[in-house]
Amino acid sequence: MGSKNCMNEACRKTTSSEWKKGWSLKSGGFATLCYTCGSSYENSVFCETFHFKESGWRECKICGKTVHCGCTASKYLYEYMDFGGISCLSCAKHLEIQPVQPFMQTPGALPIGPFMTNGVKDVYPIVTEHKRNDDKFSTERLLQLTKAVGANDVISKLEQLRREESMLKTVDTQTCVSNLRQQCSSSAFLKPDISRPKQEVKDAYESLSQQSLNFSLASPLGSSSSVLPLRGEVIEGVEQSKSSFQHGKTTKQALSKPVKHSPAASSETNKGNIAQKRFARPPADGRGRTQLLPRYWPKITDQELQQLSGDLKSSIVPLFEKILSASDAGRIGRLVLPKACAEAYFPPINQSEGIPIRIQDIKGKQWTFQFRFWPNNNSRMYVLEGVTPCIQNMQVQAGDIVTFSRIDPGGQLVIGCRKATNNGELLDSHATILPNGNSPGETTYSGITDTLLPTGGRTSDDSMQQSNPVSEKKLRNIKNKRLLMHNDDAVELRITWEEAQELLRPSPAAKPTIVLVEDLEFEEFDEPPIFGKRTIFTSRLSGEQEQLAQCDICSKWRRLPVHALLSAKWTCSDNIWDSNRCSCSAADDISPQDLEALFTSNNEFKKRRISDNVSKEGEPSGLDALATIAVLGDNMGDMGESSAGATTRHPRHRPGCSCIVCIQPPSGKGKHEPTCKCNVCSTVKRRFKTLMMRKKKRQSEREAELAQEKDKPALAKICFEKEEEKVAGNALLNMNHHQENEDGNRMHLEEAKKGRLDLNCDPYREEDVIAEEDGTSLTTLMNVATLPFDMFLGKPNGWPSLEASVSKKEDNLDNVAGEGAVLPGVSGQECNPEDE
DNA sequence: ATGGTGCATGTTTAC
DNA sequence: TAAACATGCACCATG
Repeated sequence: MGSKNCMNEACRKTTSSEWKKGWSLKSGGFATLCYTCGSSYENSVFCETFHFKESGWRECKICGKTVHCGCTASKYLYEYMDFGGISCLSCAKHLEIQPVQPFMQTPGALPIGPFMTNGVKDVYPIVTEHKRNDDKFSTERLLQLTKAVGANDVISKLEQLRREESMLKTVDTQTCVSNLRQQCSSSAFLKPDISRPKQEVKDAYESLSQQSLNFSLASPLGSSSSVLPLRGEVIEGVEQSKSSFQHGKTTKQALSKPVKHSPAASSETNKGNIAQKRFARPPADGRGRTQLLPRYWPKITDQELQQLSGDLKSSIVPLFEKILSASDAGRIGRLVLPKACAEAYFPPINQSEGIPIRIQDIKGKQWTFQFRFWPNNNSRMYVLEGVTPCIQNMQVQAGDIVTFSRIDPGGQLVIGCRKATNNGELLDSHATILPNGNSPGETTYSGITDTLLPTGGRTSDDSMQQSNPVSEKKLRNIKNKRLLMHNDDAVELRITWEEAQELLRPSPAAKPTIVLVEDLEFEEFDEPPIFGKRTIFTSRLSGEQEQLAQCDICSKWRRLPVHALLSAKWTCSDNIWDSNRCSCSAADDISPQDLEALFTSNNEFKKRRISDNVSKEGEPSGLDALATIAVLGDNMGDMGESSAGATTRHPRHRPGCSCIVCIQPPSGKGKHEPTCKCNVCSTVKRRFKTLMMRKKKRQSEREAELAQEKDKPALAKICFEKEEEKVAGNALLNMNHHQENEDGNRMHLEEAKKGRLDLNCDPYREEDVIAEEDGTSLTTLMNVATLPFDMFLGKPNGWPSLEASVSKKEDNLDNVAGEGAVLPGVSGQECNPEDE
C-alpha cells in the first residue's frame, strides 16, 4: 500500500507505522486503522472490529456500539465468538453483538490506494501486504491493479511506463504513484467505475488472480504474483504476496532467489485446474488472532475442508498449522505451540502445569495432551505434552505439518497433518503432478489421503537433499546444524580429520625434493598436502593389495595399484596403470555384486566405527581409524574378517589423541604384517626412512663440526655443550613433561628398532617401558616414524612446511631419538598421561 | 542406566 | 533488538 496519507483532513499522517492493519475480519479482509486519529478504512461485511478499551469495554469502531461484560477484567479476557458475539473469559457471560448493515462503509472513512469502487456499497479490494513490503510496487503490479479496476485511461500510461522501465524493474511506490499522478489525475485513478457491475469486477479480479499465477509461473523473475483479495474471499498466497514484494525490492534479490508462488497454484496450472489452490487462510476468530503470523495460517483447500467437514459431520474451522520441528516430532513428546496460536485458540491457563486438553484426530480418535507453558524470558512458551503417540499415529515427522482445527459448534479441537514432500509446498517452483492427482502436500484430513511419491517414500531428509533454496530456507527451521550433526546420514558429512588423512595428496604445484634413502627415492614437499580422491582398499584372493577408484565421469570403478595416489578429480583417462581400462567406454573393473559386497562391508565398518565412537563418548578414533581402514582393506576380500577393524587403544588416551600409541594400527588381531604395503604402512615406513636419513645426515654434520671444534679452546667447547644441553632440555619440555632422559630415549629407540615395544606402551612412562619388556610389535618402527605425519594430523590449518617442520623437530629428534616426538600442543593436550 | 521434567540458552525472525 | 522458538542439559525419579 505504501506510505499513505490518512484521508482525514485533520490528520493526514503519512508515516506507515502509524497505520495498523490490526483488525482482521471474519470475511478474510482487514480494516486499517489510523493510529493517530482513529479513522478506520475497512472492507468489512459485518461490523465486528472492536476496539479494546480498558476495564473490559469494547467498542465497535464502525457502529460505535460498546459492550461490557459486567466484570472489571482486563481487555484480554474476551474471546471472540462466531458472528459477532463475544464472551468474557472471566465471567463467561456471552454478549451478542448485532452486526451493522452489510456493505456499510465506515462513516467518514475513505478507501485507500488504487481502489475500484462502485458506490458506497461496493467492494473494496485492499492491499494487505506486510508493512515491510509496503513501500514497493512494481509497475507490472500497478498495471494489473489498474486493469482490474478498469481505469482504462491509466492503463495505457502504465503500459508506457512499464515499457520505459527495464523488464521487471521495480519502483518505489511513491515514485510510481507520483509518475502516475503526473500523467493522470489522482482523482481519475481513484475514481469509482460505476459503469462496471460488481460481478464483473469480481470476475476481473479472479481473472487477474489466475493471470498473476500464470505470470509467475511463466516468468521466474516475475515480480508480480500477488493476488489482491476481494472482500469476502480468503486472502490468497499471503506469503506469496509477501515474497513477491520482497523480491520486488531489489532485482538482485529477485535474481538470487526463485520467485515463490503457490505450489498449489502451480499444480493447478499443471493439472488443468484439477486441484484446489492451497492458500493461507486468515486465522479464525479468537483471542489475539490478529497477531498470528501468516506462516501459521491454515492452508487447507476448500476441497479438503469440505471433505473434513463431511467426515466429521461438523462445521470445521481451520485454526492454525505448524511445521514440525525435530524436537516436536522427537521422542520427547513435546510439541511447541506458537505462542499466539496457543493464546488464541487454546483455553487460557494461568499455571505452568497447565491443563489436560482433549483433541481428536481426523479419524475421530480422542487424544489427551497436557497443554501447559514454561516461563521464558518474561514470556511463555506453550507446549503440548504427550503428543508422541498421536504423532506416531499420524505417521508424521519433522518437516511435516500438523494442523489444528475446531469443530463448531462445540469448540472441539481437531488435530490433522499434512506431509511435507520432496517438491511440494516447500518447493514452490518444482511442483509436480502426483500419480493420484493430488497436489503435493496433501493434508491428511480424510484419513486416507497421503502423499504419493514416485519413489514410494520420503523423509524430511529427502527434502533436505533437494537443492532448492526455498525449501532449504524453510527446512532450516527443522534441520538446523545440531540436528544435522546428529543425523546418522549426516555423519557421512562429518569427515573426521583422521578420515581426511586418506585423502591427503601432494599439492600439484608442489615440486618434491627427491631424497635417497637406502637407494630408495623419497619425495619431500614444502607445500602442505591437498585432498585427493577417496578410494577403497581391498585385496584379492591372491592376497595382492589393490585399491578401487571411481571415475568422476562414468562412475565406473577401476582397480588401481595400492600405491596409486589420485587427485581429487580422477577419471578413467587418468588410469595410467591399465591401458585397457583407461577409457570410460571400458567395462567396469568390478562386478556389481562385488561392489555391493564391498560397500556393504564398508558401511558395516563405518557403522561399527561410529557406534564404537559413540560408545566411547564420542571419542574420535584417531589415526587408528586410518590404520583400521587399511586393516579393513586388507580383509575386504574376506568379509568375515572385516571386524578386525576394532582396535584396543589404550584407555589412557583421550579423544582426539594422535600420540604415538593412538595412531598405530592395532596390535594383536588385525595388526599389519611387516611386509604390509598398505597405504598406512607404506607411508609410515617412508616417513621413518626419511627421518632416519635426515638424522644420519645431521649426525654426520655434527660430528664434522665437533671435529672442527677439537682445535678450539676448551671454553668454547663447554659453551657449545651447554647450549646443546639446553636445546635438549627444551626439547624435553616440549614433550609434554615427559621426563625421559636422552639416554632413556635412545635406548627406547633401540628397543623400538628391535621391534620389542608394544604399541600400547607409552614410551615416556617408565612403568610402561618396563612392562613392555616382553612386548613385541612389528610396527614399532612405524611408531618412531610417524612424527611428520603427526604434524599433519595436528595442524589441519596452516600446515607448516613439512621440510621446515622436520628441521624444527630435528633437535628434538636427536635428543629423544625420534620417539613419539609429537607437536607441542597436540599431544600435550590430547595425550598427556600425567594429566590423567 | 535410563527417561522424564523444567529451565536455560542459542538461533531465528519480526519489528 | 526483542520476542519467539528450538533444543540442550542439569536435575531428579525410577528400575
